Amino acid sequence: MLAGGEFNLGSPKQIGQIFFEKLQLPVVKKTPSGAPSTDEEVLQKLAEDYPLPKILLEHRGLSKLKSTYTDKLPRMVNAKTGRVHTNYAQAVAVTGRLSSNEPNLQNIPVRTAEGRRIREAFIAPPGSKIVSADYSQIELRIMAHISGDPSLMRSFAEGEDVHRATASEIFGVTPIEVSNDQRRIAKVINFGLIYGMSAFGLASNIGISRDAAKLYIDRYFQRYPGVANYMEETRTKAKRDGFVETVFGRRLWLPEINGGSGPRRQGAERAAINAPMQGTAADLIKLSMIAVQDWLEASKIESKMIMQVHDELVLEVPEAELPEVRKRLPELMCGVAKLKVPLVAEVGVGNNWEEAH
DNA sequence: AGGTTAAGCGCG
DNA sequence: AAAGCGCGCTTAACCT
Repeated sequence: MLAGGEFNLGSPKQIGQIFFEKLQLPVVKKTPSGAPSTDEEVLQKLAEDYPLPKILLEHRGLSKLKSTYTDKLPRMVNAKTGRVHTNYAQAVAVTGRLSSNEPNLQNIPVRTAEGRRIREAFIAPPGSKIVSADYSQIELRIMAHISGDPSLMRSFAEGEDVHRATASEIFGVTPIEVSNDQRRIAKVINFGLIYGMSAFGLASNIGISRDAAKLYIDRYFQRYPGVANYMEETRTKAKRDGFVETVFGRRLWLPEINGGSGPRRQGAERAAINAPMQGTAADLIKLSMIAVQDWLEASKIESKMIMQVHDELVLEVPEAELPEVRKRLPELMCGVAKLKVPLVAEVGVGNNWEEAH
């Protein structure tokens, strides 16, 4: 119930009316349906010139945490077990990932300090710890494997900081000379490549001109010609065959790659570039889950595999079994396939999921 | 009353 | 015309 003078902060339409009609704030961008957007990016921009957007952003962040996690998760605790039990869907995500629902435990907050307090609520019983093991840079490693690019393969073979190495190549400085800004830009480029990002996308993401963004991308492809080749070959193959596939042969069909409108086709091209990497990562962690479960059962220890979050496995481990699990878990994860670059898994231990991360 | 869509945002 | 992949969940608005 809203009292007089209050308004509903959760409604984009009402925000739009107040911000853009009453207060006459500039419309930064529009939603697909043509309404003025009030999303986070827009509010960040408006916050440079007006006080209200910042307050709204804080409210949005906190109400998201409350409505989705703090209010909901306690209600979903199973009375018999005293735990929350998610469901994993095995045939939903087109790339071969699992998805998680009721509740979704694959989007528990981690990026903000307030959000991490929710992660702290995931605890082990007395005498046990939470153990988390996640693949390091898995999709970039797969890109190195599929493309066979010499520089990228060397980065991983040498155990380098891959974003720093990329910055060093793009900006023509030695790795130790790479600035924080240069590394940040290189990281955006590395991730952007996995998603098929264009010069336009890179420019708007890091706040530079399209021409400057194009120069960075050109420079990247100059230094990593194998990656440029992969991008082109993947587009060609997708158009010729109508599908792309993971390293293990699971296919993603792309009916719109040759037909449809320009935007749909371009969307299909980005999906074609991303799917072999995202999908191969999904294949690898599925192999890991099988290997880990087989090991747990064969070795007759009490540790249990309790969650999967795309590139991460979470186990509940009695303290006595910690040394063994710490050692064996990453070995199993890294040993499920021999790619052209090493696989690396990082292990953490804690009293709760946040500590283990 | 109940279902669907749009917008937004949490994660990898 | 759009511009970065893949998901699930919440709220408000809209529809039957």
